[in-house]
Amino acid sequence: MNTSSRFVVATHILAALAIKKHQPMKSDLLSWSVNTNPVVIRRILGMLRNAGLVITQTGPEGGSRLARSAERITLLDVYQAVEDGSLFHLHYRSPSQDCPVGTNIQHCLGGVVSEAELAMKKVLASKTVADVAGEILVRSGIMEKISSGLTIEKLEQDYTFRSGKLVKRK
Amino acid sequence: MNTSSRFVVATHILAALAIKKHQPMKSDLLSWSVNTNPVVIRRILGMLRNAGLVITQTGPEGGSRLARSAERITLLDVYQAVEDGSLFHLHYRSPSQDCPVGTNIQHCLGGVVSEAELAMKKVLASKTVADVAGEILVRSGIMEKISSGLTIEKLEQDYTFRSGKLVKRK
DNA sequence: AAAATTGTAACTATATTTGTTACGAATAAA
DNA sequence: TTTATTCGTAACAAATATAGTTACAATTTT
Repeated sequence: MNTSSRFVVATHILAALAIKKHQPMKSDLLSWSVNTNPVVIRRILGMLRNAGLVITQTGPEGGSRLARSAERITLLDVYQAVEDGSLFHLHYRSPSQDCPVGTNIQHCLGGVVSEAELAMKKVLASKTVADVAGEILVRSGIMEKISSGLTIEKLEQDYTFRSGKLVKRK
Repeated sequence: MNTSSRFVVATHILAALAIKKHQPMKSDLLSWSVNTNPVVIRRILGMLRNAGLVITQTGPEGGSRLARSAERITLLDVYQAVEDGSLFHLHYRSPSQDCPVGTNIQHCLGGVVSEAELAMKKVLASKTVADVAGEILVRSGIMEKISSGLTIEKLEQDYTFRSGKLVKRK
């Protein structure tokens, strides 16, 4: 039992878009970062787009960017955009309706099972893409390169990521 | 993303064993209640046996019974007996180590992801097989058939389940 | 010794996920 | 307007997991 890797990849994508801010990212560059095929990225971007989390443009200078600020995208939003159905499967075939256990087991388990799923989702809802992006910036040492008081916004005025490297803007 | 149906089926089995108490149940009867093949049941019973939750005997008058009281088997015990690995998959292939996002994303997500899984497990740990079996008995109306004050233990002195029906003992 | 029951291997069918190629559609820039 | 770039999506292959089924040896009671 486990999720697909889509949740982690989708968060990876959104964190990258958050760091890039308004510069659209191409599926090619994202696929390089995630280490997979661009079509896999575009598929997941499609789900994120359906959920209203990203905006995409085709053509040269095209790519995807966040549809709203990273502070207002929780990991639960991401989860629900790319994972469907409930966490727990019930019986494949309906259990016997002639047996007292078979008749009642699904109803009796329904409560705990949805409570468990809800508890999981609450944790995901407590963290945003901005939190993740921030941690990534800190961990990658970028924050240490700038003097205290300088915000990411200001950092972005002078620096940009190109092919995964932090480079000074021309 | 979802669990296998094993968790629900395993709980179904254990609730049935809890209601039967010391009378071993055959995989044939359980498979009738669950509405599947006996081998599917025996496979799951094998996992529950490995986890020390049930005891099985071959031969005539054989079958499976709980290894300890239903009050001391939580749904988390059941979950861990039949589901393996973590709830969330990480990337299939390691993300790029040349990209700041790829380098840090897994570590940054590790915290929330295990916190989310833990929250889910805590809910499962809060309910026992005895709770589920009790709810089944109440919902199936068996409790209403006996006068107040009579315990399940006493009920079992006079009644037994045969082929899913509550019948008076001879 | 006979009968009943389990344990497990082996196989099939089905579904899901990921990766890949291919190509039409959309769009920006020359 | 043409060209080059980028996306969207269909189509398919490969890998994996799950559930169902048959078959049969091993175990155990009578």
